[in-house]
Amino acid sequence: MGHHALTKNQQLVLNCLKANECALTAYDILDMVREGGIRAPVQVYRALEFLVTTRVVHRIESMNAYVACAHEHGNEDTPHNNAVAFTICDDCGVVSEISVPAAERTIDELAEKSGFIPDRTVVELHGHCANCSGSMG
Amino acid sequence: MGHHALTKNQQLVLNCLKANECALTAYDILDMVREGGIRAPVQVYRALEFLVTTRVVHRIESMNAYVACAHEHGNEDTPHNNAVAFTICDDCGVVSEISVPAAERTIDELAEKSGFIPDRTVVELHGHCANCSGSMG
DNA sequence: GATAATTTTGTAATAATATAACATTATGAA
DNA sequence: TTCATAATGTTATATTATTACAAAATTATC
Repeated sequence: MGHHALTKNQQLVLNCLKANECALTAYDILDMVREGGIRAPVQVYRALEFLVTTRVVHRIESMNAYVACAHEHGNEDTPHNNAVAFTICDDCGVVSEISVPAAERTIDELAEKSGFIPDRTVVELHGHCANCSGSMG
Repeated sequence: MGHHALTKNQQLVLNCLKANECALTAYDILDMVREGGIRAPVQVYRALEFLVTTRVVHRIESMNAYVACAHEHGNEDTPHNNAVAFTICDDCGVVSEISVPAAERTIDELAEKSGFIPDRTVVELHGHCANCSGSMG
């Protein structure tokens, strides 16, 4: 195969995240994958490190937690570009990925004016989702 | 006085942060304020909670650490508005505050299109500062 | 294919970050 | 003063993350 398939542990962790709309902490995940054979935190953290590096999973910095990437990552890896933000509902916990390329470029350019070279940009919005705020029907 | 002055512990923690360009963790701070009489983590966390709530200090979510606000907070509290981003040099650790109101408004508006009501927006850029990247003289 | 070298996975322990529960002291109200 | 409230201090513990090393699997070399 062209690139590496996921190991059993990586697949277990990824499946667990895919099954949830909320961000899960490493220990949340651990609880859910014990029956799959994972026994220790470090096994979860190792899987997460790989999945985050390959952009199949995102870390939510403001929660110390993780979500599966909303994009398709089939046999061929097509990692989306960097300009991603997250909305986090502080009522129900649902995390959604939104794409904000223009705004992120604006921010990066502003930082670059002072000579800063951005590498990784974290954008996370806490608030209330449509369901919880009642702004829907 | 018009509003509350800081307590001794709050002042100790704030002074400690003001003396540093880098973000400090609660335990970094604890080490530095022991001689001032603070003995336990919870005392630092309580001071930080107050200082963050009153916007005199910012929490850097991607570092689990804290920096003093770059703006003046004299006798009269003049908390700046929300649209703040941070550049974080992963080489030297220096954290700088930059103002990105337009971009943040753009992001918030994009989120609002899906019915999300933003409350608090985290924007943190990791990378290399002018000094460390050699982009200065 | 056997064997050594390398990498991956597992186990145990512990470090780093954060909060809970409750005792004590200080402050303000009656 | 006396009681009520709030702030501070102490101890213990919960939560998040990593280190160190052992065992097993994989790969390279002979």
